[in-house]
Amino acid sequence: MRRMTARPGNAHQARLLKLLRDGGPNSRAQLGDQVDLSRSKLAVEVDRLLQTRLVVADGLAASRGGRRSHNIRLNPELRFLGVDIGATSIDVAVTNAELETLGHLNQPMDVREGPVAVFEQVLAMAAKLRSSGLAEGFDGAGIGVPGPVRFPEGVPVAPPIMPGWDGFPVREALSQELGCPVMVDNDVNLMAMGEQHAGVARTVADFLCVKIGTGIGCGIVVGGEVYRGTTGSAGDIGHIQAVPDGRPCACGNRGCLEAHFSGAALARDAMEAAQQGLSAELASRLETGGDLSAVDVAAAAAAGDPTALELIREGGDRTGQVIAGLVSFFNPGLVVIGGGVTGLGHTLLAAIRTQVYRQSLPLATGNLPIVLGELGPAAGVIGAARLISDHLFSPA
Amino acid sequence: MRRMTARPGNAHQARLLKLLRDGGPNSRAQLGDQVDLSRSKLAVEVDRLLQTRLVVADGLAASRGGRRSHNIRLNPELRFLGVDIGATSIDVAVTNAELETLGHLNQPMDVREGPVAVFEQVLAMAAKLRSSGLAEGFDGAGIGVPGPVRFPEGVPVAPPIMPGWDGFPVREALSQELGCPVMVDNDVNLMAMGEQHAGVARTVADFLCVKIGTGIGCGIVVGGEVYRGTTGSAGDIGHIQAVPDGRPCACGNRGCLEAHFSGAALARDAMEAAQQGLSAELASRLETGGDLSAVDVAAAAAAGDPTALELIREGGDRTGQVIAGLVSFFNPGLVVIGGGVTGLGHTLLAAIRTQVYRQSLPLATGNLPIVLGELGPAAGVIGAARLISDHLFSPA
DNA sequence: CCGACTTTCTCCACTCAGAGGACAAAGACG
DNA sequence: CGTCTTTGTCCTCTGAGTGGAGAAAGTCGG
Repeated sequence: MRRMTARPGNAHQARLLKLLRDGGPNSRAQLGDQVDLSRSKLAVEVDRLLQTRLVVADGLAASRGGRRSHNIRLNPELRFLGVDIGATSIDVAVTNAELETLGHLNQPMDVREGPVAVFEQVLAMAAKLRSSGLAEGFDGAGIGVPGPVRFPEGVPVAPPIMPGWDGFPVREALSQELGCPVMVDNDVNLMAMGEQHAGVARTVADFLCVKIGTGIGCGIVVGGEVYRGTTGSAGDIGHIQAVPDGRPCACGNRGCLEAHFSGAALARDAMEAAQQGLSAELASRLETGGDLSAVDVAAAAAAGDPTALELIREGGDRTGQVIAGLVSFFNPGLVVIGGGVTGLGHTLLAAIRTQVYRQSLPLATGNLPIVLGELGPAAGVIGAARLISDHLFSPA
Repeated sequence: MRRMTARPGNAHQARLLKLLRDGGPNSRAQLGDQVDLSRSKLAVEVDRLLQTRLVVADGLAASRGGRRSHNIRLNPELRFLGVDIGATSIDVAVTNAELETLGHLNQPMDVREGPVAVFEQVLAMAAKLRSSGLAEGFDGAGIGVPGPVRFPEGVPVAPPIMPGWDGFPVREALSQELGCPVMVDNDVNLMAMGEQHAGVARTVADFLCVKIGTGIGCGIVVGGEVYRGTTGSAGDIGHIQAVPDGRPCACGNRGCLEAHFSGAALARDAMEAAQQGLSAELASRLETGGDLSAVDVAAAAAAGDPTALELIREGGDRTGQVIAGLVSFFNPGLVVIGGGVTGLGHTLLAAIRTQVYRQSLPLATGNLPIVLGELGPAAGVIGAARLISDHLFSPA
């Protein structure tokens, strides 16, 4: 089902749409206070927006001592689809035009099964959300994939952990299937956009968003805009050398950060520790579950297991050293830590903070918050919705 | 002597000024081809510019088969002053409005003597250039200093190698003395702007410019604009840890890149080698000169001295490792190596390239040139002139 | 219930940026 | 010398945007 959604005709309209998205319903007068246009010009642009499907006027607001104002708001029937494809699971959410999550599904899925299988799954999840009455159709969709993307075309390029996806026309294919505009980006960039839109980074122009999951990546925001680099691989910090002559990494080098600390590395280290009898706690979990994951390490740490705590602390140290270098280089106003491994919580954060504050210069760290993401697994899908909404709310 | 120079009245005029600066004299028709304005509108804006001192029309160009065109050009009498204050020397140059260098002076000076002594020197050098007939007065000046700068105010903040400068109102003081607008920036950023304007980075939007001199810094250009970070310390890579538990650094940590490779570190290592009798070449230079500097190492290396070559190679390895991390993170389209140490030439470059191409992922390095700067010591002063010209050629 | 005051929104006249076409100026060329 | 080409100027028209007058719709005190 294709829905024809208009795009704003000029920069003023785009500005107004974004104000309505981020600030909710507004009167014409309130909008006028924010856009520095005369009331007459504003009225013209609002009227044009009302003629599209994008914006509606419904009802009157309570009086504030004078004539009651009309409520101008984004069409409450608009629906965006946010999709976050991780290495081991898929998140799909439906939002309204104000990017409020109306429904959210999560299913395990190995991204290595390839784009066809994955998108079958994604479409099934989208259909489920739709049939539960949350949406009749979608006006746009944002997709995050765990690897570099040639952004203008929406095509993954040379993704290390999802080889079958190289060159697959994600944007085009999904646009066909869903019958709506689609934008594709790296999952880490979407997490950054999510935290920027609705999380801890709302007021910061330049920040880093480090996502530690199966792999490690970093979203870079410069002047409020995601920076993607020359070939779309900016933020790919998992293969920065953290330990000289360290562990061998899948990329062929030794000592990569990702080889020493990530969901996969942590599970491996925990297995080793359990098998060597270093931790009764981990060993017992190994018996019950058959396999250990980062979640088991988190649980063991929460139970006070010293081996698990040491694993986390060491990983945090490595990560912190790398981040310290990035902080010196980039001088961000905020560092956000997110991804699956955030379950490790304060132990991890403390280790990272210690390294950064110790190694980077005072001018760069003096006023630098290092915090966990606020949105957890929702950051990706909110970021995805934000991506497509930014696109649709820009002049055609 | 104060000269009143007008600023462009709108974005069109600013655009035209920059076209004339970067492209030289042009006819109205040629300008029209580049700015996507109607010829009538263009004529209006050009006329307004002609009414200011900024632009003049002189003479007619040769015919190209029809009516001869008027030459529109920036006023050839405009003069900018470019000042590059290094740790151990000062460069001052005069340029015309097209940023062509008309005269260039260099004098040794220790920046630690403080702002008053340094600016006395700078003003003397400027006066010398002026009295040699190159300029009657200056329409603007750009100043580079070897440390972080609070850019909007033009004030150094917490500069490690020039403690006496903290908070000194460079912009205001020099603006008073010179009687013209002044902009201040980090010397590394100016080098990047110089190479962008007239050097190897002319066509690249996102690149890094690593300057290895007394210290080490890195200019970051994002989308054609210098990125300065939240507190103005972006690019301060000298204190990224290059060697775990390595040499102690002035900053209090150990193993900083700058402690292992920089003009100062190289001189120190060469002294040690000479005193330990590891290199006859270096020892003989020690006798003649009394003290060794990076220049001696470069000369010894050129003469084939294995110890000197090894010092350079090792330093290049360290630097290359750090740059490899930055390349993974930032995914630039170009890396420029500059600064005093570039005298070490191909040995250094080869070591850096080896490390970067080996350690960073193919997607980031596949099409990544790593080259020496093209402008040498002129990069800083050209960048400084570019800085002030960008400022003056923007709408007031 | 009425008049004074507020706030919101609409309408209208005026200004100015900018486009586009006609045309004048000035040269090349056969 | 007439025709063609290129450059530059002039004039008219459109549409964006401003600012002010005033209508619409409310609150509040007497």
